[in-house]
Amino acid sequence: MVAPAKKAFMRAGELARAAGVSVDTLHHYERKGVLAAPRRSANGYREYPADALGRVRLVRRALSIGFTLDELARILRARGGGRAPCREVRALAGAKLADVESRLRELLLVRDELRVVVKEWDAKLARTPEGERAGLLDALAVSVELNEARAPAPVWRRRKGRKKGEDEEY
Amino acid sequence: MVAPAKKAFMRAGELARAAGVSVDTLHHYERKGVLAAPRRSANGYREYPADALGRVRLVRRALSIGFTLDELARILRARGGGRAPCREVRALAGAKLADVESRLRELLLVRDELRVVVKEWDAKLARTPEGERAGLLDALAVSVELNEARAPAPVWRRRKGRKKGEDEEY
DNA sequence: CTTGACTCCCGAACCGGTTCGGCACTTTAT
DNA sequence: ATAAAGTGCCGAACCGGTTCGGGAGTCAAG
Repeated sequence: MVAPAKKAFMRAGELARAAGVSVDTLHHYERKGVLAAPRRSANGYREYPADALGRVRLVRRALSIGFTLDELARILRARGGGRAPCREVRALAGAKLADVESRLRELLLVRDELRVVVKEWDAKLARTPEGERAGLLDALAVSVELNEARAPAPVWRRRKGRKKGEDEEY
Repeated sequence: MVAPAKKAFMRAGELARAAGVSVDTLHHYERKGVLAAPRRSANGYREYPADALGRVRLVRRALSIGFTLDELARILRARGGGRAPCREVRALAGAKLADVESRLRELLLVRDELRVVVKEWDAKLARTPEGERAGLLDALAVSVELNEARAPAPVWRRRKGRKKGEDEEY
């Protein structure tokens, strides 16, 4: 019954590829305390145990639902310490959910407003001679009158041009 | 017919209060080129013309629907220069809308997943003795198996604790 | 031996609107 | 006269996950 032990450990690049993450990110996770520092081979290379992949995926997953690396570190540390932080985790997740729903409401409002604005603009452009000013921005200024000065800070993360990472498709 | 001219100009704090913005922000807008530098009184204080309020509101509005200060500066500069950037503005708004809708879809997915997770967790907690570990995180790790390693970077702007600004209510 | 691919390390840059620090001056109130 | 607001200026900090720079060591293939 000798276990197959396909591959007892993996190196940084290997794990990174498997998890769909950069090596830099792995190091970062380790520094942040969400990924245990693996043993090192004689040359100093990291040798990740097989379950590290699961951990990285867990982290990615948690990040994607709104957890912070620091929060995660706190949780995982508590878990490692024998404590059962489940109730805390549940509360945290609840807060995250509320947060997401709040953001969602805001974003819906923005979308609706943006749609209206675009529609109005198109109508306006349709009856504006070529190269003439249609005063789109001014229309924006008008609509603000109606909505009063709410909208203190939009600030949902903006993404501009990526360098190499080909993260299109979605 | 002497125009009432309620108040031909306002100072920084005044305008800031009226627009629901900090004085710092006004300065910032000026530096960024989305708010014209007003004339100065003898002591060097800014004296904003009455229409500055409209401009600030316009900026806030544009920000809230996803425009960037830099984009806005570019547009307003063009407009001031006599050009009619309306077509560009329209295109930009279209891109913003697409962006918002994309973000919206992502966020909806996150919300749904988060809801499921929370629900599962509650069920799990219900049948787990007090203070015992329920393995919530592990459940998270499992569900990632199903979803495969998508979710490269969550990164919708996170907001933590505000200092003075009381922007709750919404 | 020389490429080229991996690896290590760690701090700095990035994004972008806002806030803060710190110091000097002016105006208004007490 | 003196304290309390208001204003000016401007660079740095903030948030947070990721990437980048860049110098050095390691290892297998040609």
